[in-house]
Amino acid sequence: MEPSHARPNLAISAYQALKRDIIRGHFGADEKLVMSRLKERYGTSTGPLREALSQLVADRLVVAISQRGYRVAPMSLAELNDIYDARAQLEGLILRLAIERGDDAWEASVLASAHRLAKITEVNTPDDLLDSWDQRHQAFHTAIASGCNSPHLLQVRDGLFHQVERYRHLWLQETVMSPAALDTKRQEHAALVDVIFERDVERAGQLMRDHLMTPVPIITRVLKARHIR
Amino acid sequence: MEPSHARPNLAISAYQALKRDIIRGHFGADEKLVMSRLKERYGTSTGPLREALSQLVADRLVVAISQRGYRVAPMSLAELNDIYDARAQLEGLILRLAIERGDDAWEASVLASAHRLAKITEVNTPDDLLDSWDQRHQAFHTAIASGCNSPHLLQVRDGLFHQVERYRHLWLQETVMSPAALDTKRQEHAALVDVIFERDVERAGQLMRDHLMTPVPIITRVLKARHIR
DNA sequence: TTTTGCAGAGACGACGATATTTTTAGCTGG
DNA sequence: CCAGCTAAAAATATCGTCGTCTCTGCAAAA
Repeated sequence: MEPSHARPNLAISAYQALKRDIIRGHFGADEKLVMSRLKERYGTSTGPLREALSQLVADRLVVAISQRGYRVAPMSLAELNDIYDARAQLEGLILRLAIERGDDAWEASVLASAHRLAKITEVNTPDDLLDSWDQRHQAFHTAIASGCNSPHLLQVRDGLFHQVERYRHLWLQETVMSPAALDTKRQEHAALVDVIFERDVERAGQLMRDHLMTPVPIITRVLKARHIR
Repeated sequence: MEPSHARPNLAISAYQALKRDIIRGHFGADEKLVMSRLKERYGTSTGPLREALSQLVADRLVVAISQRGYRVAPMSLAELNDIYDARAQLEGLILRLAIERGDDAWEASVLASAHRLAKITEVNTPDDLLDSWDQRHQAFHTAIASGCNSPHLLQVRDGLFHQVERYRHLWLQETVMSPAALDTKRQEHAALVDVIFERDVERAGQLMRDHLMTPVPIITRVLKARHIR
């Protein structure tokens, strides 16, 4: 038995590539997505591309205008603020449920991922450091959230995360992982783990919400520099 | 200026029609969605249909298996419970924010929609009664939720609502709107409005969560009768 | 039980039809 | 006579259908 259908069709790979390119800014906000350009970039024809774009519309990364094709969804300070606020509130809710519902295995996985995040040492370039830090950072937060034990809440959390990635990418590009900055973050995470293990729902929620909102001022600066309001 | 580009292309209308048919149960859970059947049912060719199906995959109402086409997403008691729980928790969060953030206009719209819901009189058939009650009921809850002032939280709320509609449809079919049942509901809603206007976050959240969970036992019974576990 | 062949379904690209955008020519008012 | 506006026409892009190739699933035979 094949473990998993390892062959993605062209629509799926085009979807992933396009999503990546939009998040990484290769296609800017509001940019028109012309079929002929996409065809040559991704080496497929219109059929699979339209499928990929349809899914991105559902993800709210692309908007479709009937008979006029597709554009990258706009970005704005208003959306930045709302999406980070929504995420912070939702993550607070999920954290509360996780503290109420999480079992021993959950505590173990939180501890383990916190440890992996704190002990980042073997790196070559600053870029590698940022990449692996970000990956472990996400894993850490996902481990915490998993305790809520609700696939649908986690699915919703994922959806908002994908929507925020475009803004988050700007933040990652601005961020320099100096030893000092890294240590500040480490302390934030340690404090979070502490209150979680104390099962202090109120303080944990407040810490989590504040923690999630920290990138907003930096991203605001970047957007303003790009004359996006 | 054209009033509004009111012409949906075939992919969009196929999406709406298919979604409706899945929610209403014309295509049952796990049923294979064969292209040739869909073509004749909706009078379009494979292109637009694949676009519609792609969006439904993003909505989680359909699952795609590479090289093997599409199926209606499965239904299960586990999903029923999780999705209703997730919705109840989320609605509780949104209600808390609405109470904290809602202004006078919000209070007014809650009051107005509660009134419209309570005063359902002019109806012809029982079906009409159920339809218009359900419509006003949704409007009532949406009015409450709108106070949170966060487009993204409302969008997430909408997404979960669309996912639950298949289960909710089963509930609506079972429900008989007797005067007694109607009055029970009316009292629930009146109590909700009361605690909202008292700005009692804790009690309001509890009432709202309980209110949202009421259909679960009925739907559980229906699913078990259909041998869905 | 494993293998092989066949029928049917899905994935993809190309073409023709339809809609939109841009260009250009003509017209009107100042 | 020129600037600005309107309308027609050309160019460009999207939308939808169809044909072809490939893959899957089933059944029959070894």
